[in-house]
Amino acid sequence: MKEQQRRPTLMDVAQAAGVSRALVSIVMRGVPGAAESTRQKVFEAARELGYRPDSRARLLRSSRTKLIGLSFSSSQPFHAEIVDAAYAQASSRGYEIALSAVANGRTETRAVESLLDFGSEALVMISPTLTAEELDRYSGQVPVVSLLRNDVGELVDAVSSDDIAGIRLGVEHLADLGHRNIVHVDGGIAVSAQQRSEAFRSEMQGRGLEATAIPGGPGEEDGLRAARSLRDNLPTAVIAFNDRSALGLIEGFRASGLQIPSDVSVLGYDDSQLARLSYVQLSSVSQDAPLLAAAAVDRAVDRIEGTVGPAHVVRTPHLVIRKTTALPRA
Amino acid sequence: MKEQQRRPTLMDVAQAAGVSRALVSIVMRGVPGAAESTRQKVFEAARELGYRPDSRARLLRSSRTKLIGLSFSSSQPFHAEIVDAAYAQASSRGYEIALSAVANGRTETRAVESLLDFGSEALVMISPTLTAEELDRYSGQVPVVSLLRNDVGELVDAVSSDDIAGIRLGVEHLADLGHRNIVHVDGGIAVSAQQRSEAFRSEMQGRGLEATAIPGGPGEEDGLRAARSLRDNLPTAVIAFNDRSALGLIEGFRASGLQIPSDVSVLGYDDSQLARLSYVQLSSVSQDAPLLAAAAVDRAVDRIEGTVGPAHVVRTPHLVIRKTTALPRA
DNA sequence: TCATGTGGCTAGATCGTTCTAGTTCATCCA
DNA sequence: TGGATGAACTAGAACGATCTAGCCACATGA
Repeated sequence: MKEQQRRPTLMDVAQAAGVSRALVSIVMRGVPGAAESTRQKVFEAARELGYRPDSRARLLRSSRTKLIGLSFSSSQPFHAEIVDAAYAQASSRGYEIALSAVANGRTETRAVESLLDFGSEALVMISPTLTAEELDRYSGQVPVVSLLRNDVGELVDAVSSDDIAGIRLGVEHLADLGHRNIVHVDGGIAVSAQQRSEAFRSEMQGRGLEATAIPGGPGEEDGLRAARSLRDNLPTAVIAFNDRSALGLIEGFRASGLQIPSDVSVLGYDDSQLARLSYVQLSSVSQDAPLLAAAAVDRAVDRIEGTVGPAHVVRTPHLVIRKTTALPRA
Repeated sequence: MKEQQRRPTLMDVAQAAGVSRALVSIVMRGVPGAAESTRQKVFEAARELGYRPDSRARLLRSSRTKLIGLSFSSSQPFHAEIVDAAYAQASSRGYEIALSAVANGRTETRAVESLLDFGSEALVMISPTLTAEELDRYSGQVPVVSLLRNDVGELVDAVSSDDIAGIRLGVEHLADLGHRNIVHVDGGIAVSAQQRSEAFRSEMQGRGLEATAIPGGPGEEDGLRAARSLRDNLPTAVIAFNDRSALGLIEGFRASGLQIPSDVSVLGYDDSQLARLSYVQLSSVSQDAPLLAAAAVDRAVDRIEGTVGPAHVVRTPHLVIRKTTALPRA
């Protein structure tokens, strides 16, 4: 078993290069204050020893961590795309992302505390489920950005997509195709579910159509159940709470021998990877999650660095029409 | 905008409680050495001030971080289940998990370095793609556990599932049902793909059956493509590299008007959430990922704490028979 | 010639903890 | 009685970085 050697420190590098610790620090941070020749010498010594700065010590002293905490839910594949985008944006602005998952038996509070313990200078939370008050409390410590949810207090940043506009786009699309009997399968207790549900109601009523919403949820099984309950009283189109639910709906309809979209049109929400699969080709409302993620990271960085106060940014979603929506059955 | 107040330190608590810093430290860590009455006093003061220990300082001093670094791939929903299980196991052994994703434009090396920077005392890597040499190099710094891949050096721990046994179970199951014309859709360049492919070949040959493997990959689209290429020369059963590929296969077959399993049996691998969806009901080889994850975390902790050397742990997978495998068509 | 700057470098304090080595004081036992 | 024991507590040095202040040598300008 190879010996676990002690990690080299600034001191070791300094000795090897024959300079002071402080100078090594200057070189490693790339700030002015060292001659080019010694810079090389120090780099050489550091490389040789395999030196890596100890971020704990560094951060303890400088109080800057250049770290943005990101909480996500491990059970939402959709969040993975956001994580990807956040990494990219953070790194382009010179920050690192500290990840923490909300999982089975691991609450959001726990995830956030762990991010704070790592020294995150700001928090980006994907679809946070904490109350507005709790979020406010954290925002007393570091800037907090709520992603994909905007009913949060004034102290908290919010980067979200306009659910009302999204649902309107969906209803509009289906109505334009000629659908009159449209049902919404809601998201149950999921974040944003209520907003979408209400948006649906008001948009339908605004068009003089009957707004029927039935209970659903954020998963495939929820969609499946909803499809079963719709079997006997089939609408011509369904707007799902999200893509996963939409997939369940489609499967449920198929199981009853129905064709999509000739018998029923199905519209998803999120435009996730799932929707784009070539055998799914789900029409969906796109929130442009990667863009939102980048915007959230941007806000976090701006809050950390600048003097800007919190703000609520709302982007308008757009429709991606694929193959699960079409003219209603004759 | 609420003022970002300075975080209270041990010193503040000590002053408030009228004792020394060291004693507060003793109380906060819950170690013996303080009278019950002062313990209460200190707790009270800490609560009042909203004190939270600064983990950076704490860890800097104690050199223990109680942190296990976990690298995963954000594009593999399957990994999410492992993350969940790892969190649970780590926390039950008194450790925290530091997460780092391998994503688009973020290499595994980058992910690992970031984990080391956080001070991880061990690394658990899910299906690592680094070479055995690179893994060895890291294992000079901290214990490294490779999860779901076992062709790594002696210096690195490996917790994996027996691919040969897994494929054998699959072939056995199908052969027992009466299938003779079985095709394997491989995983392309994915980790473990080659092992499974070879296991398939040898198992089929051992039974005097022809071993046909065709190129695939780890995603739905790969399965879909494979299904198309099989259309004209349909086997009675297909063993996919994983569940996602199996799903693609099923969709591809369905698109050609074939029924699963009456026309073709399809067997997945991983027994992921997907497989369990009620409208999928995919028969699959289960690696029992959560169990493996727990085992990996256990090994990491044992390596950190004890004097055990690295070992390769191999578990035998088992078959989960659902509704996509059945007797061959007559 | 002498003050003034400036680039290159260093010593030592500092961040918020934990750890080591005590000190103090009451109790116990021969 | 007096030494040993132990519980409760503390001072001060670490941990590995960054930051502040200042030193030194040399160039510059009046």
